[in-house]
Amino acid sequence: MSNSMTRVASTAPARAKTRIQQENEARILQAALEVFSEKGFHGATLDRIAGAADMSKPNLLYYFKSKEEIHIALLTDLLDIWLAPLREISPQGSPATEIGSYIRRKLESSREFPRESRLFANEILAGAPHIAGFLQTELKQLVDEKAAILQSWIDDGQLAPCDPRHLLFAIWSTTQHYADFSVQVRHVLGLVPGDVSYYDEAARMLETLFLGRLVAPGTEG
Amino acid sequence: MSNSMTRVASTAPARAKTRIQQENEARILQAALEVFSEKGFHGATLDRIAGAADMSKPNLLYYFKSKEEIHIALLTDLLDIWLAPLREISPQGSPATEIGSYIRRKLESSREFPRESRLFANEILAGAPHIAGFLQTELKQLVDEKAAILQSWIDDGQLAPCDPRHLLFAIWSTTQHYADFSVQVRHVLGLVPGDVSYYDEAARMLETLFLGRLVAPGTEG
DNA sequence: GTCTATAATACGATAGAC
DNA sequence: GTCTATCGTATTATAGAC
Repeated sequence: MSNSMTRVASTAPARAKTRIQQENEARILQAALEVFSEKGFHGATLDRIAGAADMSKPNLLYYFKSKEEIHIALLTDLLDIWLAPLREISPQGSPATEIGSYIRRKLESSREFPRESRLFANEILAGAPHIAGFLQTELKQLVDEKAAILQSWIDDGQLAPCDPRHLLFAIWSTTQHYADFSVQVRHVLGLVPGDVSYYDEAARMLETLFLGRLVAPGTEG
Repeated sequence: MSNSMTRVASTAPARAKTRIQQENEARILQAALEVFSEKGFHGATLDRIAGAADMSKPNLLYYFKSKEEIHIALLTDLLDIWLAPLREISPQGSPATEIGSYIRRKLESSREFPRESRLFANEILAGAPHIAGFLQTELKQLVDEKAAILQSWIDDGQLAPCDPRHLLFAIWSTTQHYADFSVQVRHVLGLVPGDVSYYDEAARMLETLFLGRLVAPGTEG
């Protein structure tokens, strides 16, 4: 899971990690994801993370030399999960199949990685101090690339005229909403805390919205 | 702006506030909104809020007896702003006009009150510790009421079959996204920090999405 | 009402034994 | 590698003069 090498100086030869190192780092990252995604960066404490990792605080700081370093490691790991569904959009397919499967992948990612989604949302809300570069370069570049595909479908008349990047924003916001605002969703629907049964209905809603037609034609006021 | 009376014990006779009191409380709430919405509850400090309010920290605590009390006062004020657009949905209108104007109101609210939107988002992300009751009662009740209107349009065949509450979720997420994730939106679009010119294009996108048809029929591949 | 000074504590990070 | 003990600082909140 961890592709983060932030602790290793780039010039030093990367010493292979022992099994214990790998296990402990993984345990710390798991615990930190839990706490950071629930409390935010400033609301999380090393004490709590260490407790969740069943480890002493100094021992935790033996593996990561600061709270921020753990946070950055998590964010770094996150970006691949975040980008993966978008990368798969192909110019070969039709708008209906490509957009449809993109929404399904993104919604599935929301269901499978709600903590990662909330960690990401917290970071953006805080002004994206650690991933501003990623947003401006990698993400922007990928969005531009995929937006060009959508634009070609618009030019073909297969897709309604719109700014393709805003279409992506709409897909991101609606799918991530079910992870980031799950508490609100559950309260409004009258569900108990752990219940995520709303995802099936969410999938139907988003398919109607993005691939079908919501308001019947010829019924304007 | 402030309808919060949390400082006044409910049994005590509500003493009228002097002009200075009103002004200072307003100045504190303004400053706190700025800081809380940017840093989150735990990231915000009384020092910074006091500084933004151009006031000493003890003086600030003369008006609000704790950091949490300021936060709750802001959230309380917020809820009216949040609910107002939803309240206006009327069973008299047509789906197209009612949904269309709801989206415009919600998007306008996002543009006009981005800090309030981020404060709300932070609260939900944190598990809604202060407004869980509101979500379960007032909001749920209003949603149920408006969902019934949408459902009647579905029964009439004016609106595509879907769960009306999820339709509301989609409207909330897409409109609030432009306030809550504005940093990401700007980075992806290549805009400078203060620029909110994307709202016009956002409005067009959402109109196409919710009132028009995105994918042309008969192009399934 | 407003201030300076400070109490009380929570927290990130380190020292040093084992 | 892991621990106990602790340092230094940031932060919430209060005391008490003016």
